[in-house]
Amino acid sequence: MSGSTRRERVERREEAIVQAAHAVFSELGFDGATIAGIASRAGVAEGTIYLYFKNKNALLEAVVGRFYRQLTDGAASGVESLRGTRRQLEFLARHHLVNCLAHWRILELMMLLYGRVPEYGQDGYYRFNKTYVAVFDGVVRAGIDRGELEPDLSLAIVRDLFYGGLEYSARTQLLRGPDIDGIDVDAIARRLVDMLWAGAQRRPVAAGDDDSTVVDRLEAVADRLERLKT
Amino acid sequence: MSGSTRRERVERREEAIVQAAHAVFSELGFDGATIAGIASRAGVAEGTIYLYFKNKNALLEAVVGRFYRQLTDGAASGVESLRGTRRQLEFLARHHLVNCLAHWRILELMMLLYGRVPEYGQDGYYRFNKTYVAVFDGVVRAGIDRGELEPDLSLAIVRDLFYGGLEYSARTQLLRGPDIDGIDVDAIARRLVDMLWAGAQRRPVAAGDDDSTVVDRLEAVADRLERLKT
Amino acid sequence: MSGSTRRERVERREEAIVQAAHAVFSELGFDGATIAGIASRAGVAEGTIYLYFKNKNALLEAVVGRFYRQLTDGAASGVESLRGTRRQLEFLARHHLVNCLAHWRILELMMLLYGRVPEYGQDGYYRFNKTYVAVFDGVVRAGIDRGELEPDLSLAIVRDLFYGGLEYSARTQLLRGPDIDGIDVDAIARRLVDMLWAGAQRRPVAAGDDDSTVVDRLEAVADRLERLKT
Amino acid sequence: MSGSTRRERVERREEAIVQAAHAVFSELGFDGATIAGIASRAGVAEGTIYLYFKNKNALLEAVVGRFYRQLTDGAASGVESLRGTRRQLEFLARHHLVNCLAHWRILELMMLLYGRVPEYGQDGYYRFNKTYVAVFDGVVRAGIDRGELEPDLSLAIVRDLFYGGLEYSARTQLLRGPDIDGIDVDAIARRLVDMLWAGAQRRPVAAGDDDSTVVDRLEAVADRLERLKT
DNA sequence: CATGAATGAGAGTTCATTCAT
DNA sequence: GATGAATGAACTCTCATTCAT
Repeated sequence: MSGSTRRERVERREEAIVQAAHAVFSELGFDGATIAGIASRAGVAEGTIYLYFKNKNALLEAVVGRFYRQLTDGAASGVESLRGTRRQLEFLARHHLVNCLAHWRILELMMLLYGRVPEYGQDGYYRFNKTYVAVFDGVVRAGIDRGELEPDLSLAIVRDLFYGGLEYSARTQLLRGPDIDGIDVDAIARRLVDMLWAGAQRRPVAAGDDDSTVVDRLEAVADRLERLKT
Repeated sequence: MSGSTRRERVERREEAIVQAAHAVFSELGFDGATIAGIASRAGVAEGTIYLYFKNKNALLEAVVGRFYRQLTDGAASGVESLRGTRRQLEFLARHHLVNCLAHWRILELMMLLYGRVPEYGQDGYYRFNKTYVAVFDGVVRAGIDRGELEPDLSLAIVRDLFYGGLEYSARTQLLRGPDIDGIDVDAIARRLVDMLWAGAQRRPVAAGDDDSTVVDRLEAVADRLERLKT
Repeated sequence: MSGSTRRERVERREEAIVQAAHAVFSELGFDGATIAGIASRAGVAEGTIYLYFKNKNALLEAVVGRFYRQLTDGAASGVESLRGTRRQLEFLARHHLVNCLAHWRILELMMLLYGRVPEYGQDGYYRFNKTYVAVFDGVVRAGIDRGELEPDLSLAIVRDLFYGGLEYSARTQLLRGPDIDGIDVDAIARRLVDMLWAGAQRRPVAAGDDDSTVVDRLEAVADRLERLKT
Repeated sequence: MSGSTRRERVERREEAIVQAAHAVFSELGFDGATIAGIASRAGVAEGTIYLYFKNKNALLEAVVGRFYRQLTDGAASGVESLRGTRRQLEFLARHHLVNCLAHWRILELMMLLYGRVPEYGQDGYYRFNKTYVAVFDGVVRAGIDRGELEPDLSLAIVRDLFYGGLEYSARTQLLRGPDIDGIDVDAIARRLVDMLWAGAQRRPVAAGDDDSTVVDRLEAVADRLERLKT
């Protein structure tokens, strides 16, 4: 039944190729990967790949695109199924961390795409990344609306800290060793969100809050005076 | 005079090669760079490079090592010249951000090293990164000691958020466009530290505690001012 | 009606393929042309071409054969409709020149055939070229018979000069630029025949001989005019 | 002694490569030739060829250029050593014919160059061909000056007939069979020049010369009348 | 009969590395 | 020490030809 029409066979083959490319790019990077390697992994001849993709760059584009789509879908559907800003953020953190650990090289390839496919660059990256990040943005905005988060929060900064923090953490783990399974993703995600939450949650406006600023200024004055002396 | 001994001539040549390699790797990436290109940029013959470095990978190792050393030196000396946890952190943020923007590709190469030089990996990365990050860790620990930061803060998490947030921000900027000069590094660094500070600072357990901290710090300033007089 | 029998449909398809091949070979040369390109131009699938022709070489053979047949037919029918050696030669010159300019690459392919299809070579070329050139030979022989041309003329040499001169002229024009339409084919053909005529015409052995030829020809014209009357 | 300096070794190697390329291009044509084949014939590695020539096209350019230079030199020095327009022309005819027979494919490649190397085309062909053909032009002009040849001769036409005739003759011979040695180059060259000479030599202006034109016109009238009838 | 997806050999080209000078 | 010419393995991509549908 399924898979017997020509159209379906073609689609399955294309998917097989992209999957193989994903795996090989992940292992060896873009330049390290070879079309021959991808082809043999996909179970097709070298030439066949060029029936589906114009060249190696186009294949990279397809791999990254597909990955981003899956990443975004996973994030969106997870968020939808959960209630509560905090729990949604923790899910997103886990989701991102898991994917970073499993597909680190693919995320790097996205950067490569920028320099390698001129007509890509801004457009391609932006399209994919914006839709992905929009899920996070939505959660944060909802948190602000519900009064859980500071209203004049800089979305850009929280986003940088959130995704950057997760990626840096993933990178450190990966560089430590290749046994991903031993990593306690849940704990990392929870603690990272904890700290971010502490910085981003709505603070009661108290009179004493401004003190630290005053002290900072005084310290700066002291610094300057010290330097004048020497 | 200077540079006339054989030893010095050799060292200058080696430095020229590493510098050239840094520049070319930065522009073209590791696989995009060619030994010929690096040699011509360094003003030496291709073969000469192999007198100083076993192969292309060793050259990469040297470039990354030198970069990390400079990065660490810059961070350490900057921190030393400043007082105040907050201001030290802001300096480190600026420093890291500036270097990310200027040498992004080199930071990527570090990851490459991991997969490309098997005997590198853990060892090399750890050695360099640990010393670099130690500067940050020192500042945070001092902050905790001074009671400015939450004592049971997870250093790993703050570090991930700090460096990860900066790098994610840098990446976004770089993907947006190649004109680095238009980026307001100061503002980004300050706001990022602001938010992190909010999440990491010592939280008032009781109303009175808050005041005592302020008083403590003010007294410290007074001390310093008094010392200036004498 | 026409074209509905199986036999006719097959023939039309074969003709379409050869026509497409002619066009593509003309534009891109033999090695530059692709079966895919020819197939799409002919409006058939790639595989279909192999139902009609054993391989690319056979297709080349067919194209050259068809071209030579058309060339020969055009020459023969043109000569038949004209009277007078000189005017026939001028027609042949124009005819050859026009076809050289329009189908230069195809003429080159004929040479290719020689090296590419071993069993072709002598046989194929000779068959086609002999029948084509036979038209010219006939005209020249008739001219000799009528006493207009030198009796012990070397047919081979005149032929070489005639066709060679035209082709060399065509090549020069083509190399000068691709705008064929601006070339004054008539003028070139006429002047080339003029010069050849000067070298090939019956040379007066004595003063009287010249006159008698003129008289002979005039009488022939008179005869024809008389016949028209009746 | 000779050949021991680096500079000389490089020059000998370049010459060896061009020679090998000439031979292989001659045998197999441009597309039929492979870099591997040329390299092995030249006794160098494939990569070495790319030290001397940017790519296959550049190699073709070098081969054609070198051939044309040799052709021109041979023509010029031969003409210089002979006296008498007729004998000079016969020499040029022999020279061209011999070279056509020995290097036919190379002459064809020149045409290829036109379509293949865009920045070549007119310029390259013209430069080479003009200098080559200038030798012939000089001989003819001298003949006119000496009163041996018709003063209002069209140089372009004589040239087309001369070179075209020789090339057509060569082509016919080559297509007949590959045993070049059996061809009586001298006889062909002499007879071809004979005929051209007859058409181009200065003719005594006689009253009867215009007769043939008159007859032509009468024949044309007869033609038209005949056609009206049918 | 017709299709067009699949094949895989083979091409041009690059470049890290070596080694005679 | 320094050079840079030489190497050749390896890569990407093309395309004539086949064959299951």
